[in-house]
Amino acid sequence: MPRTNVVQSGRPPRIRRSSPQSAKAPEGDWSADEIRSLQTSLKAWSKRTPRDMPWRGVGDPYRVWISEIMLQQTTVAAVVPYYERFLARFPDIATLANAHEQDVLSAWEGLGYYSRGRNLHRAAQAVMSNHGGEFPRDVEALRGLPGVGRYTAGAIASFAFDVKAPILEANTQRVYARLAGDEGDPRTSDGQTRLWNFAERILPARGAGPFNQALIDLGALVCVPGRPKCEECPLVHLCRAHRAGRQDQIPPAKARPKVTDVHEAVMAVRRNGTWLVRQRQPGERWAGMWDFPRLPLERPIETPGKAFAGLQDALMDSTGLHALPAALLPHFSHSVTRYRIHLARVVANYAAGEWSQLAEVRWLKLEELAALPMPMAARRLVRDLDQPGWAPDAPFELSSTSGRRRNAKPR
DNA sequence: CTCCAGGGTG
DNA sequence: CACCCTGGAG
Repeated sequence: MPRTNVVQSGRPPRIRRSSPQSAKAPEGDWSADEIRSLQTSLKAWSKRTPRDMPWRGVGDPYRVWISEIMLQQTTVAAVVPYYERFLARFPDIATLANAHEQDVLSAWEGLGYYSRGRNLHRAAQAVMSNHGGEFPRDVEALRGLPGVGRYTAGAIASFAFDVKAPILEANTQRVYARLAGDEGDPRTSDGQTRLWNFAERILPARGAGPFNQALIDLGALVCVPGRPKCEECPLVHLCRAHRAGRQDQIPPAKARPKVTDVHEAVMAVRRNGTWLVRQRQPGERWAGMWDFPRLPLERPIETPGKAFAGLQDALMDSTGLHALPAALLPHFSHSVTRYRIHLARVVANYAAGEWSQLAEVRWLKLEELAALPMPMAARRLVRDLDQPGWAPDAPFELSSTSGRRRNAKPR
């Protein structure tokens, strides 16, 4: 029987003491009956709402692990084709551990957040050397692997081994916050603590794997961001947010991070049908991957004539290479975390000189570039260089992407 | 074009 | 707490 519940007037609980079991936790007012009801209702729902994914229900920790790493910060639709190709190429953990990092990065090309790929490779080697080639079953040992945090460890443990381990990721975070009626910001460390505790409390003794997957599905299909579909929800009768009519406000939307514009020139330097590429160094963005030389730019290129002279000098200064800018490809922009990178894409003809750090530099034909892992912006440039739509001897023809800034054509 | 989604690390 | 990436939708 619920005792007089203190109505919390829309404010998150202020005082969180060290003890996570504090009776004032937002999940504290869930009775054992309600938790059982949650478990059975969710189970029934997941039975009639099956969601197929290639890595579901295989019980193979290697596959679960690969899929979970790929799914970090990446949507299911984007992952599926990568997952299939990756498994074909690295069918088991030993194969992956013995592969070259370059090949792992190639398989990862286009997925983004490439440290995931590098960590995947290192973790495979750790499983081979520290765990006899067998995935550890407990959360703590799993967390010791590079790239495996608390969520991924819980996912592997529960999905592959049915260990009673909670999970907290974007979907379940939303579901927990609404079920618990937690008005706080789930992204703060206090918020995370509360939601992890909630996740732990509602876990069934057996079947944690299917239970966790059902929660993810519920978040993805029903308890969606913005306006959740409470009419379809098997857990409405328990949902604190719904009870208070607060489901549209919980969890609070996150503030948009401000983006910084960055202007760069990518130089496609040509020499006898080959192109200059360099391997990005450890600590750089896209470490280990191959890219065309880039030069910082104060502002977007307005007049190619003037800019070309400056680029020629800058290239000389930073690489010792003498090359003559000859053409502009359509401008290209992409975002990297909080940066929006605007790329002027310059084709230049090699004239003289050698790049100082030879080890990390190669002159390659376009076909040969296919084999190297590259960031998407560089891959796009390779593709565009391959379309002979641009004219190396007609410098100012293709300077603008949208036609908005079509230069007066000298002709 | 802008907006959005999405865990782990040093 | 700053940093890491891309693709799809609108």
